[in-house]
Amino acid sequence: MGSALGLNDQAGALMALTIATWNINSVRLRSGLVQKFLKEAKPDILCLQETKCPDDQFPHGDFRKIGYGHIAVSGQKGYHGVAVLSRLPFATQSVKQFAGKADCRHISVELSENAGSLAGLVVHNFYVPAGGDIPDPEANEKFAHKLAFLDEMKQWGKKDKPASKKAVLVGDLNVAPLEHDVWSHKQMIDVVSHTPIECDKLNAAIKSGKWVDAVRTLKPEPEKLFTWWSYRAADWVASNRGRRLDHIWVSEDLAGSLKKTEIHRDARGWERPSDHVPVTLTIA
DNA sequence: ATGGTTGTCATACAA
Repeated sequence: MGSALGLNDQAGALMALTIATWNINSVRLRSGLVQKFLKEAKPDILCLQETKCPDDQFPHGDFRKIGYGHIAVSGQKGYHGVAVLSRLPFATQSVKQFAGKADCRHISVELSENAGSLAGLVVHNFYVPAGGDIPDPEANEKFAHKLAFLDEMKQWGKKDKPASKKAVLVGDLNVAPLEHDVWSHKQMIDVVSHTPIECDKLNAAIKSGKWVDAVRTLKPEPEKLFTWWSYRAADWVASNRGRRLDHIWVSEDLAGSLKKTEIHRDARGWERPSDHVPVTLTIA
């Protein structure tokens, strides 16, 4: 056997798919860590955010040489940037603008016919604006931009119905929507990423798009789940003041196929780490 | 209440 695609039947139909999301905070600086993760976790698809890399400088070869031959990128100089690395071919790819800015914060791919039972699956990769420090849209235009972006995600879910077919939405959504998505609900209530208005808007986007929060379905509250720990902590392990900012949602028709999710916490302790860790979901 | 770190690109700015 030795299939590169994980669990396959004899006809080659895809029986299982593992998808991962990771805010890498510079793909060029951390290409080595991406390769380490790909070799260890072996996802079929990895969605990256904050690549901080113009498309003509993206290190395609680093990932092609270890089996990720299908790569879709939408990057810009210095800031933002998203990418999809895949062992499976794409039929199409596209990018969408949100909240009236040309920021590279979204890319989607559709799997080709070779993907067996998951042929046609659409993967949306998002990088929602962080929103600055002050949780007031009047005083802080970055927060206003974040709220507008979340509102537009809701409208998109309602109007374009991206989850009306087999689809997965992943990314750094920069909101920890549930009480147990932060180390202290009480101490985080006025901190950007966990304010009620952001949580409400993210939940409205899930609802209007008929998405299912796959990670929380498999690991329900009150278990605390974090995917990000600040660089500013003197000791991130000891303080453990994390937040769940990185998410994987699936369309309703995939909700019965959720098999396993993992938050790769160890990656936060790797050398020169990103402040986010990878999250994986397996559907079968 | 404050400052704490990191990456990019060159000096502050975003996170």
